[in-house]
Amino acid sequence: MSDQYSEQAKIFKALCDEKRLRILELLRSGEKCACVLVEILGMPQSSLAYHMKVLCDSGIVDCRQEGKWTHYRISRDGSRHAETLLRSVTTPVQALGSEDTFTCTKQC
Amino acid sequence: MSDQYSEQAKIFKALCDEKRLRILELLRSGEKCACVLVEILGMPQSSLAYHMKVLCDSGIVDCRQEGKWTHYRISRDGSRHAETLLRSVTTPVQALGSEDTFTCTKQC
DNA sequence: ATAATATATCGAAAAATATCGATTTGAGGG
DNA sequence: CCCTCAAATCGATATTTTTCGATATATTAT
Repeated sequence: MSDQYSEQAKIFKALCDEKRLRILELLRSGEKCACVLVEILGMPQSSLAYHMKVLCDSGIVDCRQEGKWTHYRISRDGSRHAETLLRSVTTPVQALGSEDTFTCTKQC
Repeated sequence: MSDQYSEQAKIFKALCDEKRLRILELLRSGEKCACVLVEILGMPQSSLAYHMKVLCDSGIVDCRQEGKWTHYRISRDGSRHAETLLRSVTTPVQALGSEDTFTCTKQC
């Protein structure tokens, strides 16, 4: 029940940090290796790893292991899922649940 | 420059909290008064006010004053803007900036 | 004016996230 | 097997966000 919301929140949390938005911008031009991201962003390796974990856990970014290197790229499916989710949480519905017929004790 | 990211982050931050996702779900069925939301959610008035401020500041929710009551509803424009933003931050581009031709000192 | 009511704001404390050096893990190379 | 290097994880700390009672503001009714 409330797990539904935390699952949804996880996806948007991935997008709500400035550093991660910067990382996504870099990934828009194509797959990047962690070491490249660290150099471009001038960020400690452990900090980058933290943000990449958040992005990957959300499904928006995919990672690919190649020997000792890890390559990251934007996931088409994950992005589409996020977009669909955003639309669904902001799209009006006609259907009425019990809460929609809720009558306030005040006059509003 | 980095203000661009914080502006974008603000919009996604509005969506990354479970309580706010619940509030949005309630607003999907139509405009609601603050007092109704407080009653349905069983949340202290000041807590609701905080979340409504975050939602309104992001542009995703609009508020309408009517006497002593405040009515909230999902903003069509704000939602569309958020959706467009999400798509833009996750859509690949061909164009190359200087960072895209970055050559790593390693062999990756 | 005074009182009552709805909501916004304040402020302090709690909870969640982010930061980053140190350590561990895991994949080659010699 | 040992060494090196890339990346993940740990752990302690810093920062940000959330919570919520108390107070302020604003509107309406008496």
